[in-house]
Amino acid sequence: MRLSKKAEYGLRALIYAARFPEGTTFQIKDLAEKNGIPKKFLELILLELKNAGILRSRRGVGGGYLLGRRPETIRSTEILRAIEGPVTQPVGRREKGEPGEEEVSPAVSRLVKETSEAIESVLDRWTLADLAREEQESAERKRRHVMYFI
Amino acid sequence: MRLSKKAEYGLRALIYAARFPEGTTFQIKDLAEKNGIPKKFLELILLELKNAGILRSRRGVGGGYLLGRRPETIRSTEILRAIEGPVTQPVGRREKGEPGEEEVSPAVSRLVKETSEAIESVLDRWTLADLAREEQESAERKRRHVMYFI
DNA sequence: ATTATTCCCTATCAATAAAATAGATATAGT
DNA sequence: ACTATATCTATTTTATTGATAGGGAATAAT
Repeated sequence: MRLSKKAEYGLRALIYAARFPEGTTFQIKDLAEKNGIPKKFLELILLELKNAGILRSRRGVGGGYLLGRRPETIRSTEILRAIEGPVTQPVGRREKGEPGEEEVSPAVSRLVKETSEAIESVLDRWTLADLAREEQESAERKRRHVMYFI
Repeated sequence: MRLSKKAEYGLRALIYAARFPEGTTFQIKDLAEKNGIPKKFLELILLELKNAGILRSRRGVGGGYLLGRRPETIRSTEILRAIEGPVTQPVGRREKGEPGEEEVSPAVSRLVKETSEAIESVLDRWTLADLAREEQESAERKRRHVMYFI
């Protein structure tokens, strides 16, 4: 199990977004450059986040993106779902043809189900506000640590 | 997050293996046919499980595969690792070039770390013996349920 | 009105990984 | 010798991920 680049970029973008005072926008271009994320790729991601209601946007001069809601109300499950679709998937389910569905091992299904629940439980209790705080605190710890050595 | 076909086949194969009395072998061919798994693909999987010490094998007439250890001692983490490599992966880590390693968001790293721990914790407490028991009990429940309708 | 700036949309490409297949070799029992 | 089994290496096929391309459409400033 690993986080896709797309999801990673999306999370980082939102953490970045959370730093701006409510109501003020930021631009894709800056976000992409400052964080080393391919701009065109990032556009797609932000668009999806916007369509999911997590971001809002304004076009034209002085426009840009901003959070659509308070960061306390945005859980990482929701973010990841907006970017990648279902965060977890029951085993056997594979697209289209539902009927019958390849009756698979109940034991394996159960194992996957329990794992999925564990994942969602973690993701559900981390909000964007938590992530942004963690990011900031970690940056501060780093800064203090560096000061010992100068 | 979803289970790869390879991992699913591997788990099902081991659950199948666990049904045989200690010391007796089963053949790839039967396993593949009875469970609807592509035989050649299954060969690769069983070989990896063997190389990981989870299965043993005997070649030639009357040969086949058998469990390499008691199923109580085989955790699903170990199974999945044998089949797919690391079950979880820290974010940012992407193969080769270790030095520097693209310093990524500490908040995202932490989120991924907590999720990974949750996953491994579930996988760690399910042994092959548990899976085999679950499979059997589920089959029994199903049988009883069907009997109501005949 | 014109222009510059920004997001918006659709399509396509490239790289990688997953899934499956193929074919030849080694080993053991009869 | 013959057959049934696993073993090994390579190749093909298909799907997914990651990234790029090129305008289009809305908005604000002039």
